[in-house]
Amino acid sequence: MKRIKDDLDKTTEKILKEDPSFQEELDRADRAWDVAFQIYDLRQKLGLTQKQLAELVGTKQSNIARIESADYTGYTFKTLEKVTKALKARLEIRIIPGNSKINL
Amino acid sequence: MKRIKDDLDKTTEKILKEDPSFQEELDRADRAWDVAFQIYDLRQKLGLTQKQLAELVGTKQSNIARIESADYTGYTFKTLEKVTKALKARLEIRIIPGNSKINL
DNA sequence: GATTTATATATCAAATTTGATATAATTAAT
DNA sequence: ATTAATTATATCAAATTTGATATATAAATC
Repeated sequence: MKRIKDDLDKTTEKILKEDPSFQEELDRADRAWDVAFQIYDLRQKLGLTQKQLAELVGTKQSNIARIESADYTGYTFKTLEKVTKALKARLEIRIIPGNSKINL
Repeated sequence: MKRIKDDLDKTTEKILKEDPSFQEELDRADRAWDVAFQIYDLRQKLGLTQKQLAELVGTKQSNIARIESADYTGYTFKTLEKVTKALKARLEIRIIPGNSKINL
Protein backbone atom coordinates (compact mmCIF):
# COMPACT_ATOMS: atom_id res chain seq x y z
CA MET A 1 0.00 0.00 0.00
CA LYS A 2 1.55 3.19 -1.19
CA ARG A 3 1.03 6.09 1.11
CA ILE A 4 0.74 8.65 -1.61
CA LYS A 5 -2.82 9.68 -1.18
CA ASP A 6 -2.18 13.33 -0.33
CA ASP A 7 -0.04 14.04 -3.35
CA LEU A 8 -2.55 12.21 -5.44
CA ASP A 9 -5.37 14.37 -4.17
CA LYS A 10 -3.60 17.52 -5.29
CA THR A 11 -2.84 16.13 -8.70
CA THR A 12 -6.39 14.99 -9.31
CA GLU A 13 -7.73 18.43 -8.53
CA LYS A 14 -5.85 19.77 -11.50
CA ILE A 15 -6.93 16.97 -13.79
CA LEU A 16 -10.56 17.42 -12.92
CA LYS A 17 -10.54 21.05 -13.95
CA GLU A 18 -9.48 20.00 -17.39
CA ASP A 19 -11.58 16.89 -17.69
CA PRO A 20 -14.60 16.73 -15.38
CA SER A 21 -15.77 13.45 -16.89
CA PHE A 22 -12.89 11.89 -15.06
CA GLN A 23 -14.86 12.14 -11.83
CA GLU A 24 -16.60 8.84 -12.32
CA GLU A 25 -13.41 6.90 -12.43
CA LEU A 26 -12.14 8.75 -9.45
CA ASP A 27 -15.17 7.81 -7.40
CA ARG A 28 -14.40 4.19 -7.97
CA ALA A 29 -10.70 4.60 -7.34
CA ASP A 30 -11.50 6.47 -4.18
CA ARG A 31 -13.64 3.77 -2.72
CA ALA A 32 -11.20 1.17 -3.87
CA TRP A 33 -8.46 2.91 -2.05
CA ASP A 34 -10.65 3.01 0.97
CA VAL A 35 -11.29 -0.72 1.07
CA ALA A 36 -7.64 -1.41 0.48
CA PHE A 37 -6.72 0.91 3.25
CA GLN A 38 -9.17 -0.58 5.70
CA ILE A 39 -7.56 -3.96 5.20
CA TYR A 40 -4.06 -2.60 5.31
CA ASP A 41 -4.80 -0.62 8.42
CA LEU A 42 -6.40 -3.48 10.30
CA ARG A 43 -3.62 -5.83 9.32
CA GLN A 44 -1.07 -3.40 10.68
CA LYS A 45 -2.96 -2.96 13.92
CA LEU A 46 -2.95 -6.70 14.37
CA GLY A 47 0.78 -6.71 13.70
CA LEU A 48 0.58 -9.08 10.78
CA THR A 49 2.70 -9.22 7.65
CA GLN A 50 1.08 -9.86 4.29
CA LYS A 51 2.56 -13.30 4.40
CA GLN A 52 1.08 -14.05 7.78
CA LEU A 53 -2.32 -12.80 6.77
CA ALA A 54 -2.07 -14.83 3.59
CA GLU A 55 -1.52 -17.96 5.65
CA LEU A 56 -4.53 -17.18 7.80
CA VAL A 57 -6.62 -16.66 4.71
CA GLY A 58 -5.18 -19.73 3.07
CA THR A 59 -3.51 -18.06 0.14
CA LYS A 60 -0.24 -16.40 -0.88
CA GLN A 61 1.36 -13.08 -0.06
CA SER A 62 1.08 -11.75 -3.58
CA ASN A 63 -2.67 -12.11 -3.47
CA ILE A 64 -2.90 -10.08 -0.29
CA ALA A 65 -0.69 -7.45 -1.88
CA ARG A 66 -3.08 -7.32 -4.79
CA ILE A 67 -6.06 -6.77 -2.58
CA GLU A 68 -4.27 -4.01 -0.71
CA SER A 69 -3.20 -2.37 -3.93
CA ALA A 70 -4.83 1.00 -4.38
CA ASP A 71 -6.09 0.60 -7.89
CA TYR A 72 -7.55 -2.86 -7.66
CA THR A 73 -11.32 -3.07 -7.67
CA GLY A 74 -11.81 -6.56 -8.98
CA TYR A 75 -12.43 -8.48 -5.82
CA THR A 76 -15.46 -10.54 -5.09
CA PHE A 77 -17.60 -10.56 -2.01
CA LYS A 78 -16.33 -14.00 -1.12
CA THR A 79 -12.71 -12.93 -1.23
CA LEU A 80 -13.26 -9.93 0.98
CA GLU A 81 -15.17 -12.11 3.38
CA LYS A 82 -12.31 -14.54 3.69
CA VAL A 83 -9.91 -11.72 4.41
CA THR A 84 -12.09 -9.95 6.93
CA LYS A 85 -12.74 -13.20 8.71
CA ALA A 86 -9.02 -13.84 8.98
CA LEU A 87 -8.68 -10.37 10.45
CA LYS A 88 -11.39 -11.26 12.94
CA ALA A 89 -13.51 -8.52 11.53
CA ARG A 90 -16.82 -8.47 9.79
CA LEU A 91 -17.80 -7.12 6.44
CA GLU A 92 -20.61 -4.68 6.18
CA ILE A 93 -22.16 -3.59 2.92
CA ARG A 94 -24.54 -0.72 2.72
CA ILE A 95 -26.37 0.60 -0.26
CA ILE A 96 -27.15 4.17 0.58
CA PRO A 97 -29.95 5.85 -1.35
CA GLY A 98 -28.84 8.95 -3.17
CA ASN A 99 -31.29 11.33 -1.58
CA SER A 100 -31.67 9.79 1.82
CA LYS A 101 -31.38 12.11 4.79
CA ILE A 102 -30.64 9.13 6.95
CA ASN A 103 -27.03 8.44 6.32
CA LEU A 104 -25.50 7.17 9.52
CA MET B 1 -37.00 -12.00 -3.62
CA LYS B 2 -38.92 -14.39 -1.50
CA ARG B 3 -40.38 -12.88 1.58
CA ILE B 4 -39.87 -15.90 3.74
CA LYS B 5 -37.38 -14.55 6.17
CA ASP B 6 -39.48 -14.89 9.30
CA ASP B 7 -40.33 -18.52 8.76
CA LEU B 8 -36.75 -19.14 7.92
CA ASP B 9 -35.57 -17.59 11.15
CA LYS B 10 -37.72 -19.96 13.18
CA THR B 11 -36.54 -22.98 11.28
CA THR B 12 -32.89 -22.11 11.61
CA GLU B 13 -33.21 -21.78 15.36
CA LYS B 14 -34.11 -25.41 15.52
CA ILE B 15 -31.32 -26.50 13.19
CA LEU B 16 -28.71 -24.61 15.14
CA LYS B 17 -29.57 -26.43 18.36
CA GLU B 18 -28.76 -29.66 16.65
CA ASP B 19 -25.76 -28.48 14.64
CA PRO B 20 -24.05 -25.33 15.92
CA SER B 21 -21.33 -25.56 13.27
CA PHE B 22 -23.96 -24.47 10.83
CA GLN B 23 -23.67 -20.94 12.16
CA GLU B 24 -20.87 -19.96 9.83
CA GLU B 25 -22.86 -20.66 6.74
CA LEU B 26 -25.79 -18.84 8.20
CA ASP B 27 -23.73 -15.74 8.80
CA ARG B 28 -22.91 -15.57 5.15
CA ALA B 29 -26.41 -16.36 4.06
CA ASP B 30 -27.67 -13.71 6.42
CA ARG B 31 -25.49 -10.98 5.05
CA ALA B 32 -26.19 -12.12 1.56
CA TRP B 33 -29.85 -11.82 2.18
CA ASP B 34 -29.22 -8.40 3.51
CA VAL B 35 -27.46 -7.16 0.40
CA ALA B 36 -30.08 -8.73 -1.79
CA PHE B 37 -32.78 -7.12 0.24
CA GLN B 38 -31.20 -3.71 0.15
CA ILE B 39 -31.22 -3.83 -3.61
CA TYR B 40 -34.72 -5.26 -3.80
CA ASP B 41 -36.01 -2.70 -1.37
CA LEU B 42 -34.48 0.27 -3.10
CA ARG B 43 -35.65 -0.94 -6.48
CA GLN B 44 -39.19 -1.20 -5.16
CA LYS B 45 -39.05 2.25 -3.65
CA LEU B 46 -38.00 3.65 -6.99
CA GLY B 47 -40.89 1.80 -8.61
CA LEU B 48 -38.71 -0.18 -10.98
CA THR B 49 -39.20 -3.68 -12.31
CA GLN B 50 -36.22 -6.00 -12.61
CA LYS B 51 -36.37 -5.50 -16.33
CA GLN B 52 -36.26 -1.74 -16.02
CA LEU B 53 -33.36 -1.86 -13.61
CA ALA B 54 -31.59 -4.28 -15.89
CA GLU B 55 -31.86 -1.78 -18.71
CA LEU B 56 -30.45 0.97 -16.54
CA VAL B 57 -27.58 -1.27 -15.56
CA GLY B 58 -27.11 -2.45 -19.10
CA THR B 59 -27.87 -6.10 -18.59
CA LYS B 60 -30.78 -8.52 -18.54
CA GLN B 61 -33.59 -9.19 -16.10
CA SER B 62 -32.36 -12.63 -15.17
CA ASN B 63 -29.11 -11.18 -13.95
CA ILE B 64 -30.89 -8.77 -11.67
CA ALA B 65 -32.99 -11.62 -10.37
CA ARG B 66 -29.83 -13.51 -9.57
CA ILE B 67 -28.39 -10.64 -7.61
CA GLU B 68 -31.60 -10.25 -5.65
CA SER B 69 -31.74 -13.94 -4.95
CA ALA B 70 -31.32 -14.68 -1.27
CA ASP B 71 -28.69 -17.34 -1.49
CA TYR B 72 -26.39 -15.76 -4.02
CA THR B 73 -23.09 -14.46 -2.67
CA GLY B 74 -20.98 -14.64 -5.77
CA TYR B 75 -21.11 -11.08 -6.94
CA THR B 76 -18.22 -8.83 -7.65
CA PHE B 77 -17.89 -5.34 -6.38
CA LYS B 78 -17.92 -4.01 -9.87
CA THR B 79 -21.29 -5.59 -10.34
CA LEU B 80 -22.67 -4.22 -7.13
CA GLU B 81 -21.34 -0.82 -8.07
CA LYS B 82 -23.05 -0.86 -11.41
CA VAL B 83 -26.34 -1.74 -9.77
CA THR B 84 -26.11 0.80 -6.99
CA LYS B 85 -25.20 3.48 -9.46
CA ALA B 86 -28.25 2.65 -11.55
CA LEU B 87 -30.30 2.97 -8.37
CA LYS B 88 -28.73 6.36 -7.81
CA ALA B 89 -27.26 5.07 -4.61
CA ARG B 90 -23.76 4.59 -3.40
CA LEU B 91 -22.00 1.52 -2.14
CA GLU B 92 -20.32 1.61 1.19
CA ILE B 93 -18.01 -1.08 2.43
CA ARG B 94 -16.89 -1.27 6.00
CA ILE B 95 -14.57 -3.71 7.61
CA ILE B 96 -15.43 -3.63 11.24
CA PRO B 97 -12.82 -4.89 13.71
CA GLY B 98 -14.05 -7.71 15.84
CA ASN B 99 -13.46 -6.10 19.20
CA SER B 100 -14.06 -2.49 18.34
CA LYS B 101 -16.38 -0.56 20.62
CA ILE B 102 -16.87 1.96 17.89
CA ASN B 103 -19.40 0.32 15.71
CA LEU B 104 -21.64 2.99 14.32
C1' DG C 1 26.44 -1.78 2.36
C1' DA C 2 25.22 -6.53 2.44
C1' DT C 3 21.66 -9.52 3.86
C1' DT C 4 17.37 -10.66 5.37
C1' DT C 5 12.46 -9.42 5.50
C1' DA C 6 8.49 -7.34 3.59
C1' DT C 7 5.83 -5.67 -0.15
C1' DA C 8 4.83 -4.91 -5.15
C1' DT C 9 4.29 -6.46 -9.91
C1' DA C 10 3.90 -9.76 -13.88
C1' DT C 11 2.11 -13.78 -15.82
C1' DC C 12 -0.94 -17.60 -16.61
C1' DA C 13 -3.85 -21.62 -15.71
C1' DA C 14 -7.83 -22.77 -12.98
C1' DA C 15 -11.82 -21.40 -10.82
C1' DT C 16 -15.65 -18.27 -10.62
C1' DT C 17 -18.77 -14.72 -12.14
C1' DT C 18 -21.22 -12.43 -15.73
C1' DG C 19 -24.24 -11.91 -19.56
C1' DA C 20 -27.48 -13.90 -22.52
C1' DT C 21 -31.16 -17.00 -23.91
C1' DA C 22 -34.74 -19.90 -22.83
C1' DT C 23 -38.26 -21.11 -20.03
C1' DA C 24 -40.77 -22.05 -15.67
C1' DA C 25 -43.27 -20.15 -11.96
C1' DT C 26 -45.62 -16.41 -9.78
C1' DT C 27 -48.32 -12.49 -9.59
C1' DA C 28 -51.36 -8.85 -11.48
C1' DA C 29 -54.83 -7.28 -14.50
C1' DT C 30 -58.73 -7.78 -17.42
C1' DA D 1 -60.19 -18.05 -15.51
C1' DT D 2 -57.19 -16.13 -19.28
C1' DT D 3 -53.88 -13.26 -20.49
C1' DA D 4 -50.19 -10.29 -19.66
C1' DA D 5 -46.44 -8.93 -16.81
C1' DT D 6 -43.09 -9.86 -13.49
C1' DT D 7 -39.84 -12.65 -11.25
C1' DA D 8 -37.19 -17.13 -10.67
C1' DT D 9 -34.27 -20.83 -12.36
C1' DA D 10 -31.24 -23.41 -15.61
C1' DT D 11 -27.58 -23.51 -18.76
C1' DC D 12 -23.38 -22.25 -21.06
C1' DA D 13 -19.93 -19.42 -23.39
C1' DA D 14 -17.27 -15.32 -22.53
C1' DA D 15 -15.21 -12.41 -19.42
C1' DT D 16 -13.10 -11.75 -15.02
C1' DT D 17 -11.00 -13.00 -10.71
C1' DT D 18 -8.22 -16.02 -8.03
C1' DG D 19 -4.26 -18.62 -6.72
C1' DA D 20 0.36 -19.70 -7.53
C1' DT D 21 5.09 -18.96 -9.04
C1' DA D 22 8.63 -16.02 -10.13
C1' DT D 23 10.83 -11.95 -9.57
C1' DA D 24 11.49 -7.01 -8.75
C1' DT D 25 11.50 -3.33 -5.56
C1' DA D 26 11.64 -1.42 -0.94
C1' DA D 27 12.61 -1.50 4.05
C1' DA D 28 14.66 -3.00 7.91
C1' DT D 29 18.49 -5.20 10.40
C1' DC D 30 22.98 -6.65 11.02
